[in-house]
Amino acid sequence: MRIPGTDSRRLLCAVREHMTSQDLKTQPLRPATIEDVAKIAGVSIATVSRTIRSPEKVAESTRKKVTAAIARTGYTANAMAQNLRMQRSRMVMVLAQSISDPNFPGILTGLEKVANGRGYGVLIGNTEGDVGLEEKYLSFLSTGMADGLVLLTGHVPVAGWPKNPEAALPPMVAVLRPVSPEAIAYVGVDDVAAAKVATEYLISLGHSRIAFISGPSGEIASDHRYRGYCMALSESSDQSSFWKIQGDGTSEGGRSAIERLFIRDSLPTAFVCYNDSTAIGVIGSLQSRGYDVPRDFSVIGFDDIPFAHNISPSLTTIRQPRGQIGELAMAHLLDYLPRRTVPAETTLLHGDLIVRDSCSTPRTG
Amino acid sequence: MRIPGTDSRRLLCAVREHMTSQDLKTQPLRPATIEDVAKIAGVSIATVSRTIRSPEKVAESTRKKVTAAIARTGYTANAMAQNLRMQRSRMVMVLAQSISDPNFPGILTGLEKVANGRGYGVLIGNTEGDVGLEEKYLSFLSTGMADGLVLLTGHVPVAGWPKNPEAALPPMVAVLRPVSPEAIAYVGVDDVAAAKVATEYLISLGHSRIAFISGPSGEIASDHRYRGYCMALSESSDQSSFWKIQGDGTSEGGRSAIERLFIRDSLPTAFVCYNDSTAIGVIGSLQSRGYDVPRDFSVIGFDDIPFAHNISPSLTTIRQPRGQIGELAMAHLLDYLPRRTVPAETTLLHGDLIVRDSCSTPRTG
DNA sequence: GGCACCAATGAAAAGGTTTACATAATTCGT
DNA sequence: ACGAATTATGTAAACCTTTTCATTGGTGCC
Repeated sequence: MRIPGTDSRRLLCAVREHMTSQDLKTQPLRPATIEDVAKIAGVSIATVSRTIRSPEKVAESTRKKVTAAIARTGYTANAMAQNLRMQRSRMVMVLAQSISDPNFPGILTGLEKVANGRGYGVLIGNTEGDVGLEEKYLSFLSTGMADGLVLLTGHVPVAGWPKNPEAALPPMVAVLRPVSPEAIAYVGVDDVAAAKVATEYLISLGHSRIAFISGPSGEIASDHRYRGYCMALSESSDQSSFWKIQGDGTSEGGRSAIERLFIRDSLPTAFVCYNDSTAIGVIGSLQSRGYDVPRDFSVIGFDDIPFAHNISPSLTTIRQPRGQIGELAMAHLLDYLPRRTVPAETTLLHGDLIVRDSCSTPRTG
Repeated sequence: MRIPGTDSRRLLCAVREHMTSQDLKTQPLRPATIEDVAKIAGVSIATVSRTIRSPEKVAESTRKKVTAAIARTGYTANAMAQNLRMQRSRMVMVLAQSISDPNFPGILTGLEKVANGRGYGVLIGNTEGDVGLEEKYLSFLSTGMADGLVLLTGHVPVAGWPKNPEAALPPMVAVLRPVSPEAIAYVGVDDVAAAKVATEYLISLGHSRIAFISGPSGEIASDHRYRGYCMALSESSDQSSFWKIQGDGTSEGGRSAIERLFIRDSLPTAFVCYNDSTAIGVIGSLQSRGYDVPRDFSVIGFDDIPFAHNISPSLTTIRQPRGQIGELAMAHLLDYLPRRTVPAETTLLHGDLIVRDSCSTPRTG
């Protein structure tokens, strides 16, 4: 096939430079460059670039020639070259403590959705709490492979922060777990208010001896939820006292919390759990001791993880609007990315109480 | 601070070109380039590059000067420039049908682990079955933003394939769901053998009327598991017939499969389910009909998702070695990435039978 | 002492874009 | 019909590396 008015290169959906029969086999067809397009369209590479990025600046006639040439070569701009030139990567790094966290998929879906909608890619980094890994992932930022950072780790991974001037921080937003110094943006559920609602629900059912089973110590979200629990209790007419049992955020932690509890003689009638995993462990432990939930004990969780409605009894819990959290966080980050710094706004979302079957009036109510 | 023997720039952890007091505030400190390092070390940029990439080629004395300069500037090579020059991105795209698939975190962890170990990043793409999104994500490949592809979608996302010459395919490997034409590499569990083991286990407990609840039609893994089920049944002495009930891979699908089944008069005594989610739905439905699992019916799942041991009865199932699958797949892909094409090997891993509490001898055994 | 060789370094090209600036061509007003 | 203003296009620099090739200076050998 000879194309009049151009050199005699053969074009399929990519361009081969020197057409020997050997090349046909070995050369893995070099992708077309802007120069190939320009040559075929009979214009300069600047015009090709303009045709793509600001078509209004190029004459109708040339525009047609160029688009035709692009179609024929199957040209797609080399992202590396673009990124180098434009000093950005259109890529956001998500640093997660654990990919297996049941909250993760929902959040990621939200993050991804808006990132993708704005032409950004999402790079994930699973740290498992390993600081070395964290630093490794951060190199994606310092090398320019990523423009911004979404933190699901609950702490700022920059060594030596907050000693250093905050100007050195990359654009980032925290999600799911609040970060201790509130100097960086955060999007999450209103833990205090939601835990309060959960506890009030138990009170409204007639419970007065309500225990809180915490998450791992140091987990800020756990403290917030405990605070909500305390507030609800304080505001109730019954003069009931706070009752905090240490858990660790896993179902095992919930189990062992119950084991330890049953050494004592006085028992609560209801449990507010730091999260659903804990609640599931609590329920399992109670059941294996021969108790019925919710007849003997009421249990309420937090998160509404996908399996909360699959256990029996199905779990009453607080729903985290995971998708929305992810979307808002990414939107916030992306909005401010061009400015290279994002304002430290805290956005708290409402967590709905999802009533299922794990709570009822207390037995000896 | 004045540094003798160099120009009088001030260096913190990045370099500022023109030091006016205004710049100090507005300029967001441009990261140091190789040129900055070279100037300070008093060598050419080539030498700096060599010091980093092939230290043995540069003299001890200069090496020390350069490393000192690097330390002082906090220089990190710009990944974009490197990638442009070296024609690769050190980035792998993972195309998933659904991030919320309970198998996803485990696989991703495996993928990530070896990718990260080899200096690669993992870019995730959540398609939700949307072909438009798929194509969008594929642009990461065609623009050179990613070097390779991991498919969790069960089909090749290249439009028009397999009509086109396979040379046009990017380097990729399928995982979790096999891809129909076996022309691309696949790493996964041996569905047939594992389902056979599961079924044989039920047979060994004394069951003879065993039903298979399938996944969505078209799901190759479901067909494979059904085949394993058939094989076990055929080989058993009892002349029992195959019994396939359509599910869709979700717990809802499992539920509705049971609903439909109970219209009939003859019932199986055990169920082999396409996956754990289905099994959980099946168990839930049986329980809400007042039956006891495993006393009245035995149910066996497939996958061993994290919650399989949290439901009651805890689920007997086949474990997918998710981490290992991810690791092997990524290793295979990365091994062949330089060659720009990966051999279409199929690697099948053994799936262990995890015996828990959802199966027992049949009631009227 | 001259020659070949080797080690260490530098100069410059290449990788593929975007875009400021310069230039050429067109239109318009007078 | 001529300069000004406008529009369309091209030239070349810049983005930051890596790497080939050439150059330099030094060493060992005859």
